[in-house]
Amino acid sequence: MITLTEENYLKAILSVSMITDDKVSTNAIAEEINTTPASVSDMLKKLEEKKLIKYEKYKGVKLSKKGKTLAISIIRKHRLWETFLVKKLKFEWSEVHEIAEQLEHIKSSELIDRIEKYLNYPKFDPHGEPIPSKEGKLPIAKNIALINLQYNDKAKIMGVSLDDKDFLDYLTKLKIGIGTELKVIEKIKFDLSMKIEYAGKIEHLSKEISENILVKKIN
Amino acid sequence: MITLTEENYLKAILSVSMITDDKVSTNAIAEEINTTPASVSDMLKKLEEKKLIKYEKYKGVKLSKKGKTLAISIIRKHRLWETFLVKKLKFEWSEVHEIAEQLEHIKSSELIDRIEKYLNYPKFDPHGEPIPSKEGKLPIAKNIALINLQYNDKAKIMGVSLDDKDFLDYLTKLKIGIGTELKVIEKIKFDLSMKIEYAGKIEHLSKEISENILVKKIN
DNA sequence: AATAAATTTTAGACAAGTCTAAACTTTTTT
DNA sequence: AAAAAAGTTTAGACTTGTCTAAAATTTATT
Repeated sequence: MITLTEENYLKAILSVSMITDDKVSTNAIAEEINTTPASVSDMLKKLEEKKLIKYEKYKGVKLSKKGKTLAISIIRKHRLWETFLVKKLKFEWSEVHEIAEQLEHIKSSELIDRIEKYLNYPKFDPHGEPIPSKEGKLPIAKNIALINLQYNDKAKIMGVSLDDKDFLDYLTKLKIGIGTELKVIEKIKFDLSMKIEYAGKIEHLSKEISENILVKKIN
Repeated sequence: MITLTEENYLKAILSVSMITDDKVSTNAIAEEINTTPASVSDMLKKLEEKKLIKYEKYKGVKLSKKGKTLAISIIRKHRLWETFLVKKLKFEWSEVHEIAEQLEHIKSSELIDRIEKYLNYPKFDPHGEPIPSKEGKLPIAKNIALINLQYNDKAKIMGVSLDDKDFLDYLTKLKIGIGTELKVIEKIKFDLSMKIEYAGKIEHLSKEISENILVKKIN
């Protein structure tokens, strides 16, 4: 039996390892789930015993095959539930994260497969993130962060990499969403902020914003 | 903050008090949720501190107003989720209980209100049990248990009072469901079993079955 | 290469929820 | 009304997950 807390740790480890693409540090996990490094150390021992991770003291941690499969299945549930909430229950994309955080722990693969069917097998969630298949394949979105674009680059917004209410509310306020096409008209080296033009207007985005917007270059 | 376990206790207390209609005993609660009387005693102290119940040692327990409201809101969630699973996701009525036991603890009144709207404000769940309103009114079904009918009585099945997979599977096998009309053709005093006629056939039902089928008399 | 700084782990404590065994109340039986 | 039975609570222990403070290890700096 795997507990809710253990599931959240697996998800956090997967999430951090997506960025670093390597072994994950205790501190990074602690930060991801807002707890202390000491608590993380304790939990890593338990996950190691359950063969869900590969862990060497002081050396960092990686998901085992079993752990990765599990973590991806939780991501799958999270993204399918978010899609359900937005598509069927008409929630705003900024409202669904918290609820999906709870729903992702419901134990029934039959249920989530039926939700998937009910939604007609969506490939992406409302934030543009890919939905893992039943078989556990997590498609890598080859989109890049907006912050990486150069002066005069044109791009189309494909998604966001941060599922935070304040962030999404701000994007909504700026009328920036999936599909929005934009052009970089200025990059400020000093604070890594940038000006973009879209829908006939110009906005100035901070580093914190632009590094969490995923785009695909267009011509 | 109320925990998942506390919610289950409140639900159990409400459930038992519906039958006895009075103060509930420690033993009865323990039986309802398959735990020991000692554990129940411990928990009752905590619920009393949180003002969710009225509890006097050795004298039994009643829900407080706050506790009852909460318990009913959990029943509401349970029944709406069951309805959703059957109506929208096409589960069988015998499959949904376990999943709804988990879904009923999802914390978001906005979510459950939207599910209710999405289902078009149903009044009864797939087992025929009434769905409490948002305001916390739990309609009392004035149906009676089949076991109470007399020889020659005619009735229509309105629901069941036991949400158990084996029980529901058996009813399904007998093709007994909500809406089925029947007539009592024999009552056996010795074991409280009865024979009924319905859909052109005759079946012999044990006490355990007939006391959990809810009916309304017809002519 | 030695020291300082950062990171990670351990030790010990705490809260929630559970259990068994023993003690205590209440109810039933004789 | 005393004794027995049934029901309930307490005491003490255990598990899970958390924390702070201290110790240990690794990494960075001089």
